This record gives sequence, C-alpha cells and structure tokens, in this order.
Amino acid sequence: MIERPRGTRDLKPDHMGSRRRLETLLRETVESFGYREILTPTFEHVELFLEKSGPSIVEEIYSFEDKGGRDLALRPEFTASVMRMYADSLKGEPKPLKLYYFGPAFRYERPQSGRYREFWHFGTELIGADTARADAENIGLAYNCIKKTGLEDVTMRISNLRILEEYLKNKGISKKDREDIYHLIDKEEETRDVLDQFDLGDEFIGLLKASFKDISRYLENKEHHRYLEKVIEYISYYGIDEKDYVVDLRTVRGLDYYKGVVFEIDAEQLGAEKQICGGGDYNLGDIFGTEVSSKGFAIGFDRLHLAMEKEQKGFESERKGCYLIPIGEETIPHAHAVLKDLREKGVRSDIDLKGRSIGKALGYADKCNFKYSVLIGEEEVERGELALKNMKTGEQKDIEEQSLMEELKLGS
RNA sequence: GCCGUGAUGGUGUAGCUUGGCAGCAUGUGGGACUGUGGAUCCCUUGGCUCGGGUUCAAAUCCCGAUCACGGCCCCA
Repeated sequence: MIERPRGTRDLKPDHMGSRRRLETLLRETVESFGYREILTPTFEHVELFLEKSGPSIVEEIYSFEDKGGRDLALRPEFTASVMRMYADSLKGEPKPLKLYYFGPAFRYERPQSGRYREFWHFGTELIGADTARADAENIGLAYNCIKKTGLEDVTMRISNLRILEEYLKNKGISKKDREDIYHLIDKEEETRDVLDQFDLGDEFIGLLKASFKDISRYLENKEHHRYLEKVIEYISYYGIDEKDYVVDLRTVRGLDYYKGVVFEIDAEQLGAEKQICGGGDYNLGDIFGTEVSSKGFAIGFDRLHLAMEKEQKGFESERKGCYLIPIGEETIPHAHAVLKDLREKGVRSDIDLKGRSIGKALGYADKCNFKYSVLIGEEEVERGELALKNMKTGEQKDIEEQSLMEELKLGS
C-alpha cells in the first residue's frame, strides 16, 4: 500500500461537498464586490519567489529542477504570481483592477493541526488604487468573507506598518535592524531584551501597546496615524465597527513586501495555527519594473473550513434529487424513461442497477442522501402514477406521473 | 529543525501493564424476505504502519524509520 505523501490529504465526497459550498459562498461574495477570477500556473521559476517574499518563505519552498535543467518551484502563495501576470499582460486594464483566485499552494513545513504541505488559498488583489478607501475596501471584503460563513469567534487586528517604520527611522535604526525588530516584535516576552539591544526603551514598548488614540502621542510625524484613522473610519461603510477589530502595531506580516496598512484575522478555536486570513498593502510592482499600488488578502481555505466545523457552522449535507426503484422487471423500461427525462431536466437522479429488494434499495437511497425515492410498480404505471416517498419524513403518496417535476420543486 | 503522544479490518475500538489461537461494533458484498422490511435474521469479506532485534513464541518488550496528532519555531 502506497501512502499519501506527508502533509497531503485525500478529501472524501462529504468533505468535498461542504468545501464546494464554502468556495461558492466566497466566490459569490468577492464577485459581488466586482472582483474577477484569474488563475496562474501551479509552478513558476523559483526566482519569482526568492528574495521577493523575504527569507522566511524561501526556506519552505518546494523547488525542483525539471528535465530541461530549469529551476522551478511549486507556488508557496499567489501574490507574486498574480503580480507577474499583471506585469506580463494586465497593465493596460482599467484601474482599479480587481482580481481573485482560488487554488492549491505548497510549502515544505512540518505538518500539524491546520497546516498541510498542500493547502488552498482563496484570495484577492486590488491593483492600482492608492487611497484609504481602497484599504478599507480590502479589509471590508476580507471581513465580509469571514462573517458570511457565520463564524463568530474571530478577531481582527489592524495596523499600519509605516507608523513603526517611520518611528524607527527617526531613531536612526538601520534598515536591516528594523527588519530584525519586525520579525521579533510579536513575541511579547522577548521584546524587551531585543529592544535593549537597539537601545529602545519603555517608550517603544509603550507605543507598541498603546491604544489607537494614544499612539499619536509617541509620534513626531503623525501622517501615517492619520491615514490609519481614515481607514478605520471607512471600514464602517462595510459593516465593521469598533467591537470587530483592534488596532495593534504588533501585527507584522511575515512577508517583506508588505508596506502600509495590514491586517490579520484569527479563528480562536483553532489552536496554534489559528490565522485564517491575512493581507494588506504591498509593493511588488517595482520588481517587475512597474510601480503600482496593490492591496490584497489571502484566506487559508482549509483553516476557515476547519474553524467552521469546530464552531459547528459547517454546511450540512443536503438531501437532493430522487432515486428510482422499479418493482419487477416489467417496469424497468418505463422507469428508465422517467429517469432519462429527469436527467435531461438536470435533476440529480439515479436508478437501482442491481435489482435489489425495495428495502435494500431504500437503504441505498437513504445513505446516498436522496431527497425522494420514486417507487415504480405495475399498478401505478397502469394508472399513470408514481409513488413518491420523502426520504426524510418517510411520507409517501401516489402522484400523477406528469406532476413529478412539480412535486420535486414544491418539496425543495 | 525541536519536544511530547500515538499507529490493530473501509470506519470506530478491545487486547499491550503481566509475550501464548487477534475479539467486538459498524460498514461493504451475498442471501432469507418479494408492494414498504430505510427493519430483522443468517453468511461472507477484511486488520496488528514498515524494517531490524530479543524470545521456543511478539499486536504486546527493545531499537530505527515512516506517518498522524498536540505544542515550539516559523507562517497562511
């Protein structure tokens, strides 16, 4: 028996049904915001990801050399690919350009709860709109996507990376040291030791922990604070009010290309791997020789789905369609005529292929989640009728054969 | 990469401490039943993650690998 590779999953029919419904919900939400779907290759030249996303991501890339000697990598995320595609072939599109994607991504990490080596990202990019309202739309859409799932125990953190960047620059901290600080900043207990190394004292700790209103007191240049204030004002247009988020300057994205307003959303019931969404304002355009403002976010699709199951907000598999049970050889041709008609009308329908007893056939229909069984016996056929059995209630009635479609619609 | 826990038919489990015929439930398949039985009954199918070691004898004890789970690191 050959097993699945480490960190991968097989998804069973029930699970896929539920995932598809979540996917549909997310698609409908982003499309209602005017986003259009794109798809980029599953693998790219490894250079696309090297240096662009920062050292943390490079360690975890699934890379390989192909038979022509090219260095390739399975995508660890979509943003770099989308920006490559933009620079390649979408530069002439009207701005803002709104794109979304859904597909698998790959990272060579140690698997654990909510973390796989092949995982699915659902995300968006908003390209060419450099305003606070664009940031608000980005956050608003992400928040709406999560909220529409019905998930309740979620927290959102928002920050503006430029606030700390400006503050540390003014303190004369070098670019490299700033990056080190960012990477260590959300480990609260270690923060003080680190800061001592850079001769930053209580004041910096105070800034990190300050409430939104108090932050400006620490700043000489209040421009970036004011910008964040605008964004926070505008996200109320998207149904987000003060209880739905916190401003937390310690929210630092792991990828180096983030520059401005950023945010993360956690599902609290997930444990160690609880972040279900992250995004913000970034700059990748200069890599491709095109300076362009972009904002986006990615949802960890598998984690979102897992969180819904844990909160029992998952999609119950729904009874659908009907199962035909011919009783006796003589009724089989007639049953098939009914079946053909149903299928042509797009009704999920099936027929007993094994000549099983009525009881067994009903059992099969039940387990396969059919909404109705249709019993087709000689007596009914002679009268032009069918016996329609509701598989949930067990209720059964004889109906005119012509009214079958109508009955199915009424019942749905 | 690190720490810890675990792995028994398709699924869920008992057995492991104290080595001695691998048991139960459920599912799959078949049958009884032939217009309601989504039931009931009967039969069948199918398993100790892998590789070494100890032993007369290993699911059980020891070592290693693999995979999973929980956490660290990192991160989505």
